[in-house]
Amino acid sequence: MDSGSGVGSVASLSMDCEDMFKEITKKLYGEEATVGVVGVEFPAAERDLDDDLRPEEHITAWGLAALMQNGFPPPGILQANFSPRIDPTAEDRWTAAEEPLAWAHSRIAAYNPAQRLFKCAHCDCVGFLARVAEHWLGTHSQARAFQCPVSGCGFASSWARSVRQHLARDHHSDPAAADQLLRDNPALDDLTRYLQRLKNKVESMRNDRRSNPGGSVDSPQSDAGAGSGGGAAPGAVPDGGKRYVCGVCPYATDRRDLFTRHENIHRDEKPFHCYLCQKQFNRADHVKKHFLRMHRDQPYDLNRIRRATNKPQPQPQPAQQHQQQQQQQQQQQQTPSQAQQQPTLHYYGKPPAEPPPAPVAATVVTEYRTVVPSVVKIERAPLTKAEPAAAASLHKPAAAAAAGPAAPAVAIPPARRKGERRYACCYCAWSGVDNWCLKRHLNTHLKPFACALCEYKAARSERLATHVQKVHNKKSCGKCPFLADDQHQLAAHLRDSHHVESRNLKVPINVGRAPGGAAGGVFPAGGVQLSAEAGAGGAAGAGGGGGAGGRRRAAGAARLFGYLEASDGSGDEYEAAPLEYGAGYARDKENAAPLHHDHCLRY
DNA sequence: CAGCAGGGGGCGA
DNA sequence: CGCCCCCTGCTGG
Repeated sequence: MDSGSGVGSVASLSMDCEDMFKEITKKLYGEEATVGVVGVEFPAAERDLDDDLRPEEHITAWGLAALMQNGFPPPGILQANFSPRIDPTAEDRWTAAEEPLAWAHSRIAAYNPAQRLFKCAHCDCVGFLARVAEHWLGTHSQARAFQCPVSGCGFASSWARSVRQHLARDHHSDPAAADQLLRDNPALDDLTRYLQRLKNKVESMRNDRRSNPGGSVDSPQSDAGAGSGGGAAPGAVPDGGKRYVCGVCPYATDRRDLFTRHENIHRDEKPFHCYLCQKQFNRADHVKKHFLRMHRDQPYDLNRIRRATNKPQPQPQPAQQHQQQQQQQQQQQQTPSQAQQQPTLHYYGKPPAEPPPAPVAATVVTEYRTVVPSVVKIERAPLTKAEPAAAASLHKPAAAAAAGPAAPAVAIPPARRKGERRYACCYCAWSGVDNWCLKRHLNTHLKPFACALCEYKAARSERLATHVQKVHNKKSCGKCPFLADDQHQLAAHLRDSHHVESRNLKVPINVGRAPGGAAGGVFPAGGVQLSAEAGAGGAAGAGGGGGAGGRRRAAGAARLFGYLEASDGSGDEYEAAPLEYGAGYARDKENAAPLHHDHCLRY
């Protein structure tokens, strides 16, 4: 952030804009509404995506559009004298995605890598990603994507700000509650992801062009929208020795196939589906796992899991008609009040339930191991080992009756299969279905989450966080061990240390286990504050065993939290926490109960 | 607290 | 490509 420069000009700009917005606000919301130009809080996405804004850029697309629509000369980045950060070596051209955003029927905006700006596809409004996304959603979308969260209130608007003001004005709501509007809004998130993919693609091609000036590079227009494309990873720069680095998240790998697979998670495509319940997946093996969990009494056919997205369907349906049908189905499932509140946007959330699929025609089997039709791939049963009676007796019958003959082709609670592998606790008679259950159960004995400020120990991190908040009245940072005295201090810490607006974060649930103090807050137990930079690269090094092995398993989607690890007898407690900064590849597996207790049984 | 389902990563065939 | 592992969120007892 270089917000320290140009304070004077910003102030004058702010004054001008403030006057303009007062006028606009009167028109839009009446006298009492207040809309700020400077210091406006933005949704999570924009902070994350472009947190290096110059002061004059702190005007939203909403503001820009409003100014223009009300006849005010647009300040800042829309003015002719606005000087964007131009990289003279880059091509100064606008590139749009090849494919429009499906539900929006629009390409939303084009991206210029030289200026690092987006230009609205409909009105030439220029700005940063999140601002253009917000602008498009509010100005060019018919979707009233932002709804009043108050139960029974049907207010909705294309503008989050409008709903926020409505909350404050009509419900006297806490502004913090309104933050939820911009956070986790599916429409805005989708737009953001779409534009981010475009940006990544264009930047990637630009890098390719630079690194291979003579080489032939596909036209950005040709595949910018598709996400994965030929060539290297977004950025294509080594990151910690990894050849492929994701431009959207911290993921990096040396294997191209893994990277390609990873790229898919940043798209919305789900090319596979369960042919019985129609649930969609982005990976074939996930379909299989789902199938063997949910429809284990039905034969699994690998050849039927790929969705025919682009091919003609047996009963082709115009997309629009299909959408209308989906909408109708959704509305039928809603209560009248819900239907009233529902905005016109109807593309998000879980897909509406498909009608129950017809039972598999060919064969109905009661034991999937026993029938092997020629074209149907039958899965082997899980590894069969002796099931101890003691462990089995601990569990409920688990709807064993559900394993009855000719189970319908819908999701049913799977019966526990005889001979399934069990994971037994060494401290009690408990046994669980998988290693993770065992690991989690062991935490109930070991209580590995210890408070840094007292002797309290908890089996779960969120309970420790609750304890810290209630007993010690501290709020813990989700990105480092910092403990703040109050919300404001936490917000200041997040802003200063992590360049993140606190409103972008969910309430952190961790208590950092490493140490040090800063900014009036608390870093428990004396030591050094882990810097964001240190965390970014040093996740593996901390834990005693993790560093030596060098194998860091960046697991899960959102492991943001490090915590104090109590003694489990392994002897490596009080090491620095393996914290990572950023989008959540933080906690490693050593943080909880050790996976392999010699005296715990796995059979 | 535990079961369950879904999702993501590593790895080997 | 498929298997295994790990993790998270949800849900129910």
